[in-house]
Amino acid sequence: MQLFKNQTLKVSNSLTGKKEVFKPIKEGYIGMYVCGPTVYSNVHLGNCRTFMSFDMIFRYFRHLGYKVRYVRNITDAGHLENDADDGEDKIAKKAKLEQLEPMEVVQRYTVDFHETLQKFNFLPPSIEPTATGHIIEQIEIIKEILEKGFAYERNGSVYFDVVKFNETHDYGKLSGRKLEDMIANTRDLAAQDEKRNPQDFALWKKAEAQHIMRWPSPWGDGFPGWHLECTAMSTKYLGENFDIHGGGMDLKFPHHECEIAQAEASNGHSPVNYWLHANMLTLNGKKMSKSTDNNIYPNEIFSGDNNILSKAYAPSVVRFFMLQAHYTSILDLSDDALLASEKGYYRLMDGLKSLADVPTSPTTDFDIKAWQQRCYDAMNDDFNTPILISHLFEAIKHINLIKGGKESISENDKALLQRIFKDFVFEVLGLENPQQSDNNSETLSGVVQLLIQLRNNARANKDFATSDKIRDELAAMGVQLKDGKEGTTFSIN
RNA sequence: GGCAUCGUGGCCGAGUGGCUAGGCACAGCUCUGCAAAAGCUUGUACAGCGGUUCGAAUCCGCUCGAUGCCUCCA
Repeated sequence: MQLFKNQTLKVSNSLTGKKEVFKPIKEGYIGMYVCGPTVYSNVHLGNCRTFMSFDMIFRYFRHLGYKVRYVRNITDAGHLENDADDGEDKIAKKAKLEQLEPMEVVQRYTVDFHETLQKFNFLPPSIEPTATGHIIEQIEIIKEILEKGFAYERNGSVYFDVVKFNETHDYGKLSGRKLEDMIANTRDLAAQDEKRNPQDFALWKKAEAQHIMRWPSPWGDGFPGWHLECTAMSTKYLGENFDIHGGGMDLKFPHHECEIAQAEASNGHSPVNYWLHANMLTLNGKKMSKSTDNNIYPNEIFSGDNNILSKAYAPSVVRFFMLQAHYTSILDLSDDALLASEKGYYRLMDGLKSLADVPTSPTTDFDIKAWQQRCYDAMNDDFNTPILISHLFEAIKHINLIKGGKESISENDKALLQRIFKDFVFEVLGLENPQQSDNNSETLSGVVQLLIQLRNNARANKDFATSDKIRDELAAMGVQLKDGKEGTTFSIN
């Protein structure tokens, strides 16, 4: 099904600052690269929001019938800690701290990353390359940039010459900065550097004797610079020019700006047609960040073991919460917001569940085709999941009216509605049906049905003490009974 | 200091010139043995000031406030 032929999708392109009609380089195919995590600690919730945004985008492209090659890297070589640390990288630093081999650190946190993403029901990317697996490619790119004259070597390190590059190219076009402004506003710390200009960035860094992670190169033993791995891996798997590059807003400058510069300097091509940036998740109004301790880990939310939230929340609830905001907006995490999302999420799931048992009629009081197109329109407008969700709730309302006998739906339309719901709720939004994940659901369901029968018998005999006992004790166990026109149903929270 | 983004009703959060976003909470009603669930109805909004316009939450200017980037971070 090549749905994309009938749908016009618009995306917010950071490169132009505009919402543009999306047109892939090759019809029917999409190449997408997203900057992945640095695996030197557990993945925090802010990271998850970015990857969730692109998981949703990946899912929608697939739903539209595109063949997508989605590349998301693992940064296992570490970036430079900061200038003051003089070349010690994050992975190596953590390794010393914990008395582990660097690759042991990498392994531990890569596993954590995958486990967490699986709980959130993320689809795996098509390729998940590692920085350390692409040292040769990175060295090749450095050679090309040196040949073109946009880099220089100093004492075993290689730096990108931003000023020279800017003479013939536009350094700052993605982030809206001008090199002159950057130079004028540079806080000149200690002018200790080997760099010609403070704006220059490292392509290759010489490894000091104590540095553990090191590779041989034409410039001596060292390790690759901060921005090079993404250029190497995106070029290798998606080509010199590809459709979409995504990442968190905080990577726009300098990381993505430098990627553009590296690609243009080495092969002359602007690497990416559409730059997509997901916005930050904040906690207490501030950006979540590992370095400032203003963060919460996914497992702390799932277990309720934290000082911020009043209770535990399921991964699906957190996913639903995040998708209720647009991916380009800042979203603030709070207990009130999660509680509201949790209720809404169960309302959506309950409504969806009751659709299966709804009675049918010869006619339908609700234009399902028009509603379906409104759902597509929402997604086509820069993946507007909050609007899509509002449409889903509109349909839930109709379902509840049908259930209550106030509206009707035909057999065919019911099947159609079920299919569309399945498409958007499970396939596109990637939500999970809480009932399906329960292994003992059949047994449990039978037991509850039996209790419902006993309660109804008691009610018929006006033995309300017994009926209320059954209802209240079940409620205390998290099983809620709902008396409707068609009999009593239940849901488990 | 520079660049950028944002400020929507009790809370979260869509919406870029005129038409009900949605969820949660609150109130009333219907239903119910009573509740819950569901449905119906209602309310309080667009930070402030000024401008453009027949008309602005939406465009422009200023003020105030918040956030992000400018140094590793999604």
